[in-house]
Amino acid sequence: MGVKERKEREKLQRSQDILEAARRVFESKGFLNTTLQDVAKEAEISVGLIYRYFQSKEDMFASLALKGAEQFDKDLEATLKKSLRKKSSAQHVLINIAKAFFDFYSPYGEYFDMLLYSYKGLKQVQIQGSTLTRLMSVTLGSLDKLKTFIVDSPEFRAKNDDEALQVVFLLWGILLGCHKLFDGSGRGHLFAFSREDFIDQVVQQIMVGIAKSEHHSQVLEEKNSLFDERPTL
Amino acid sequence: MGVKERKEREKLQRSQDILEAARRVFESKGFLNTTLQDVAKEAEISVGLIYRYFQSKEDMFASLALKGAEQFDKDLEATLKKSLRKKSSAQHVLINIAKAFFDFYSPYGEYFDMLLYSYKGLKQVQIQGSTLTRLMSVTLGSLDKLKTFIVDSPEFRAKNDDEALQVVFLLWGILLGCHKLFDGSGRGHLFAFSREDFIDQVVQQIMVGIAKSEHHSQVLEEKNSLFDERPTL
DNA sequence: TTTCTTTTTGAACGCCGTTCACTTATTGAA
DNA sequence: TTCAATAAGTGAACGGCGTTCAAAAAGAAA
Repeated sequence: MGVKERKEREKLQRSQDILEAARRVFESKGFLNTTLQDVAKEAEISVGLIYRYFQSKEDMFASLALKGAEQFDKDLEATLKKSLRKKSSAQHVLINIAKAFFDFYSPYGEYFDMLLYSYKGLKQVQIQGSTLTRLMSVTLGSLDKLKTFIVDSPEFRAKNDDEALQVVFLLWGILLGCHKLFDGSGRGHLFAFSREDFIDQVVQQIMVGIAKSEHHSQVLEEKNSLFDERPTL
Repeated sequence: MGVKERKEREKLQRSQDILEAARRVFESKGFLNTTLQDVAKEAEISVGLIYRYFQSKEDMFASLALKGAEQFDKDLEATLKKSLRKKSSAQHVLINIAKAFFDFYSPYGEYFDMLLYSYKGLKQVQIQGSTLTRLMSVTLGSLDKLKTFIVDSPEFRAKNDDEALQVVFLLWGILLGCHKLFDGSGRGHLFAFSREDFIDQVVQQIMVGIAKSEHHSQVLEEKNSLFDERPTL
């Protein structure tokens, strides 16, 4: 029964091909400006066939968002592991996480924004339930990793899980907002500072806010160019 | 020539009526789910007439966003004036500003998000240029007021205009992200904390981040329920 | 080859933002 | 009051797009 398995593999491959084609078009034209004709042409198939693999246009970007979230989660885990080995300062780690977040959010942010919308009923989203469930669980997993990091790092004021979770939400919100502000306004052209400087500043200020006071001076002394090189994808 | 003036007033009134109708429908169904038929029915006019007053569906929400921004700017100014009279602590003021921001962003956030999108070319927006220009200038005005507040308050570390502006962007981004996180995930149902607690916590942590160290202990001592009552609109 | 199943197609459908030919109302002058 | 001229208002028609579907093509099993 090798035929059935081969067909299944092919089906998965085709699904991935369509998704990649969609990603390319979405990225160049934006989600709302992209027609399924565009996607079909890019994927070299007919429009109708798309619907054998995805329930709707929105289902496609939900799948993309899931892929993005999984990638970020992997990045996050790698960053945290590395920092544990190298005993980096919490500030150093946060900066690298922020950078990973920006990297991740730039291509996939649109999908996440639209998913946030979907909760508020912006569009009756017809997305495969499992996709949303998995997306949620991956995201919660990332948040949990961050929480553990906060709890385990001696620099932070947060004393317990609850307080750490609050800090995580704070961090997440900050990253979300700062990225939106930075990227939304024409990739920082509104600002005088570069992306790296901006991240650096943000993290430094936040660190003072959430670190124990005995670490404040240390935080304020650490300067720019703390970035680890991260593998380009 | 009283006729011309009356007509102009009527025209403006009709334009406002349509806008209010649109706002009601947008708020209950979301922007993308709202059809112009819906708006027309709510405003008790025909679809075609809408186009005598607005260039497009998107032009309508740009106008709404402008109204929202102007309201926030007024609120901000009132809050700052009041705090000057009462010599409130910077933390106290920031909390009230954050609350005003949340109040403002809840109904109008969708429009702002979509406008941010428009910069990234999500949709070829056809909006009256003047609306966008005014929106931008009102927003920059608010940011400038915040900057002045930062510079004038002795509690902050920021020494000059440039540093203060950076803090303002930080604050703005934080408010943006935290609101999106809080409101986007079902109005905070994801969190254990209430909106007020969340704002309070966020501001407190941020304050530590941007205040001079000699004010840290004071910041950490100030507790919840710092909110001024604000007039309900 | 033949039959059955799966994959693939693209024309057709319905919805919606937008336009336009047309009707109705309003105005100022005769 | 009547009459052109202009403005306000209507809703059917248009074009584009997401989605569906009947039918064709391809592939598997016999």
